[in-house]
Amino acid sequence: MVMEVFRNDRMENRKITISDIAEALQVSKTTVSRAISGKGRISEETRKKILAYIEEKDYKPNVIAKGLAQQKTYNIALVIPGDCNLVDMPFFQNSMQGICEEASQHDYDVMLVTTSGKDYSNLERMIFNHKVDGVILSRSLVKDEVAVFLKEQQIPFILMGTSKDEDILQVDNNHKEGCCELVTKLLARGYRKIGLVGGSQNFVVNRMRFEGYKNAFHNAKYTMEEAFVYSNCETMEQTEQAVKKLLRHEVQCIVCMDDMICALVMQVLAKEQIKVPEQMKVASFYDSTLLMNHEPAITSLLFDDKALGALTCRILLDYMQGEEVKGKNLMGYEIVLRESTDDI
Amino acid sequence: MVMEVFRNDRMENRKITISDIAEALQVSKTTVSRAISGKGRISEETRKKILAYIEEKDYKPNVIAKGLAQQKTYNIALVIPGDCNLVDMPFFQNSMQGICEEASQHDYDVMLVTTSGKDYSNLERMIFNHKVDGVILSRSLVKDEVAVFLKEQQIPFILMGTSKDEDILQVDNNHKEGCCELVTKLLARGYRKIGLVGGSQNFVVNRMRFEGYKNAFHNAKYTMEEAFVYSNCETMEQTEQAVKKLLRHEVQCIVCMDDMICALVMQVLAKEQIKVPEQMKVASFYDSTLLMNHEPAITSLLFDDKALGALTCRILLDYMQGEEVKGKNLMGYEIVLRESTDDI
DNA sequence: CTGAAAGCGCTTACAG
DNA sequence: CTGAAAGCGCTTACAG
Repeated sequence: MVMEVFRNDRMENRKITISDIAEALQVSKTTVSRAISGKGRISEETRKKILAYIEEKDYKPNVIAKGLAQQKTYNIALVIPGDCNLVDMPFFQNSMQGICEEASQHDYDVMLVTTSGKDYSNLERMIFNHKVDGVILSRSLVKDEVAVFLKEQQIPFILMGTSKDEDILQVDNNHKEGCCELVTKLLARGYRKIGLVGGSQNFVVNRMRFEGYKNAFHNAKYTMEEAFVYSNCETMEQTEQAVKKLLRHEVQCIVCMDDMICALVMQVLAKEQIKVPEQMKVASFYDSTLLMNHEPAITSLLFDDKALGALTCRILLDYMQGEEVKGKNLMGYEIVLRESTDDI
Repeated sequence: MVMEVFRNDRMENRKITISDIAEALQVSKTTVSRAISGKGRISEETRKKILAYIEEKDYKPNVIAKGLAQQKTYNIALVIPGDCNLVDMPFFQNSMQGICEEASQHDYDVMLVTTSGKDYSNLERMIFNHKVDGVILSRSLVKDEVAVFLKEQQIPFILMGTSKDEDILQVDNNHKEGCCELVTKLLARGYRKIGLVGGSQNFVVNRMRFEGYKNAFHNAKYTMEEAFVYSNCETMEQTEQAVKKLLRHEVQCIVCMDDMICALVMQVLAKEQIKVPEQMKVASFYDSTLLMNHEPAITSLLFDDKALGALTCRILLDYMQGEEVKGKNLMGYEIVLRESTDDI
């Protein structure tokens, strides 16, 4: 048996350059450059001639060289935590696409950086190597150290998420308001005993969600029952405990901070033989593919993560250009009522 | 209320260059360059002097400029389908990390490209713009068009996945063998009626898994029952139909092609009041976080996706250097027996 | 409106 | 062992 082996014999597929064009057309490189960039005076005639030639030869400028001359890289870094969990993944996937597409449209490219734990050495390397003009930090990466480092380096950066640090440019889904409105709707339906099951308050996003929950009660002038709130459910056991306690409290509805938790809650309810929505209403604060095929369908909040990514990218780019941008930006949401909260 | 506004006043935080070093040390740029790269003759003394100065001033070479001079970019592209589904996400996340870390170690960086559907224009742009030296295609992106394009462009690329095209450099988890071994183990326990529930055969990875299943029967000299194989389950309904039919056939065990499907299968079984493992054994061909918290724990195949990413990256890099590399590379796996296949 | 020249920050024959 | 010079592919004052 022959072992198939590959070797790369790079046959100098030489690319055409600005000099080639200049020579072919008997003009200077300067002129060619001007025709391409549109900057500086140039006669309509020569401009057309050059552009036509470029079109014909399918010439593409070398962005790297352009960048070097302009002291830019036309790259931004996207920092993603290597240790994020499953719930976050649809979020990352969708926002990533938004970021890439937006960047592309502005002739920028996205460099991927993963961090592991507190170690952001790969980001350091990338910045020290002068490979990016700006950085997008993604949520749950609100570790101050990275932000501090970035400030020190004086490199423009933005957080796709929420931070208390007002110095940090940020854009996020409006979790607080969304959660508030969802709970308000549930209260309006007459449910007063609404349990909340969520993950660690160490994540800013969870804190926002909790705030929304609280505000709903506050706005409606109902008192929120502390005993109905469980915000440390990461494992199956913890969730099971929380749900059982809520059942003892005879809550009418359980609101889950995200889809992962919601899936766990649904498992517990199934085990306990509690029917949704007949005996218990359930809603989630985040709508992802995770619950897509669930039966019954789950009422939840829908965010447009792709648009979030695109906006984040655009704001960073604007900022890098020296434009004025708002420090704190929030994106809308949609409340999707489904079977799990139906009145029977 | 004041609207917080940001503006980027880039205060020329000028970086130190090779010329600065040369001037400070009264040597030529050439010499500095040699001290850094280690190429070319240079006296131990001057080398040390330069390196010490570099250390002291914390100088980092501009990789972009270096690349321009060497006709390289020190970047590789990672192509990720914008429309991949949930099952694939742990895979992407983990392999991404492996790729980034490996690249980093070789002073390369990873540019992120998303495709949407058949549209790979962002990849085109990146390549035309001369921004990468090589490309990693990720599985489910086996669309021939992209590979054809890449071949045309004569740019080195590798597929993290499996393709029938023998011209394509590829590395993948050994799904076929893993699945075969898992099923063989089940057969050895005496289960003869083993159902298979899986996704579309349009995905190469699913085809590999099916092959493994077939081989297990073949090796054991049992005949495989066509009626026990359902390979078009994407939705809840399809899965439900498949499971019900398998129940009618009185299979003893259900093997699922991936975790998403397995989760659906478990839901159906729960609904039908079938207890696992008492009344039915269940196993999955892919072990991801999706099933992490499931009760009972599910027997499955464990792959090291991070290592897969790292290997893929390394092979591509080797290939780009002109080294000989194997055309087809397979990674090992581990079979994790859990409660869901326990004998009672 | 156009071009020669210097420059971005590095590398690399070539000569000494 | 070391350096002057040309070059990577572009941009951009400056001069005309």
